[in-house]
Amino acid sequence: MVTERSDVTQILAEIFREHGYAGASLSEITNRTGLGKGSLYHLFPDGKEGMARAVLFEVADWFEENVFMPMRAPDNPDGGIDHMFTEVLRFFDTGRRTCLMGAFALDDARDRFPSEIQAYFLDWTRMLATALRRSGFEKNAAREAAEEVVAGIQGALVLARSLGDPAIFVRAIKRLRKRTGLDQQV
Amino acid sequence: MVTERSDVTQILAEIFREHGYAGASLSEITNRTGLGKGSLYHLFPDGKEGMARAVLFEVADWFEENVFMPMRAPDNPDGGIDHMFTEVLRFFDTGRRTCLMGAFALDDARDRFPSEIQAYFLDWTRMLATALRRSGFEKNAAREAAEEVVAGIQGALVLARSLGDPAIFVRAIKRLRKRTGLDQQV
DNA sequence: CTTGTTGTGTACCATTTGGTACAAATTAGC
DNA sequence: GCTAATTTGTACCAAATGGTACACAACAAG
Repeated sequence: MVTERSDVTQILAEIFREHGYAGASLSEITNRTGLGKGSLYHLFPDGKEGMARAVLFEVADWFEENVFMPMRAPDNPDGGIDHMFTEVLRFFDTGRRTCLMGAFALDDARDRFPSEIQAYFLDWTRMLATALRRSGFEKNAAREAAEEVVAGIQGALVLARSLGDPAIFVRAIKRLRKRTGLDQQV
Repeated sequence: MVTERSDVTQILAEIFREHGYAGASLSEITNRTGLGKGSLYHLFPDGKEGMARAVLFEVADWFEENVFMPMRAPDNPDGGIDHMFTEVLRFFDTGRRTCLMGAFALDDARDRFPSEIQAYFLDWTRMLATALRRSGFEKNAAREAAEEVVAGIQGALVLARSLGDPAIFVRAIKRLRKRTGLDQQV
């Protein structure tokens, strides 16, 4: 059996990504996890909302560890930014996977987890902006470029999913990576 | 009373935008439209799916008329592109409104209306790409720029909604408008 | 082996879901 | 003003929703 909370969270993330919050039914959750309601409500006493919250937390945690932390290294900011693109590409399965935060942002879940969603995007843009500054960007240019990159990633995920063409995401990453290069910073 | 199908479709669009497909309940639909189920199922014999389909069709139609058609004008392609940005800014209520197609793409609805969603984004990128070509862009550069613009718009809408800051969308439009200028076409 | 705790499955719950039936109201056409 | 068609509200439906109760299993500690 699954039994481990982190394993369950992984599956839950996948389900929420596919169906959004409202569309993720408990019946599908019990099916895909193989867990009865008893175990499920033992692991997540707050029910569906608790499950979603756990998933959101896990995603935020993953980004903190794998993207933000490396980006904070005061020396070698370019390395941190490059690393971000690599990890993001991997995280979204080269464009095959959708963004949970983005899905929730356009869904019922927005009203349920506004602060979590906001924090995710705020952290991301801020981290990237400061890294860009340290990499030589002027203050406003850094802020704007960070916004462009994060939005570009989200949009490319939407487009890739809509057209069923992950290559769109790969192209976007390449483009945005170039965008953060020092040649266009002004 | 409302009675007019187009009025109802307008309200339905708003509801689907706010809650996604799965999250839009018939009870809210009857409340917001003020129509009983009788009238609703008379107007849309296929129920909720029919309502969503009508809304999708209406959106596609709006874009066809207000964005694509002006963009097809063989002379003055720059005007068509400029016009697109203006209309898009207006359509999304300066960043306060979310994109229905994007919301559906990240939702259950994706499996229900794959061709409609695909057609929307495919039409948009293709129209824009040919306009950009006529405006002087090289073939591949035009394709790539179109992809960047459409993705950028979608991403900016996600970001603006997540952070509750419509200005993000306005900045993105300004940025992308510049991106389609002849100065960067390569 | 006993005991107490931690998990787990099943049956059940009220509520809500999307959808239907149908009679009454409204609106035509004449 | 009468009839026939179109609209509309209400009551109803089975199914599914998220959630709870609770008995039982696993398992550790003593």
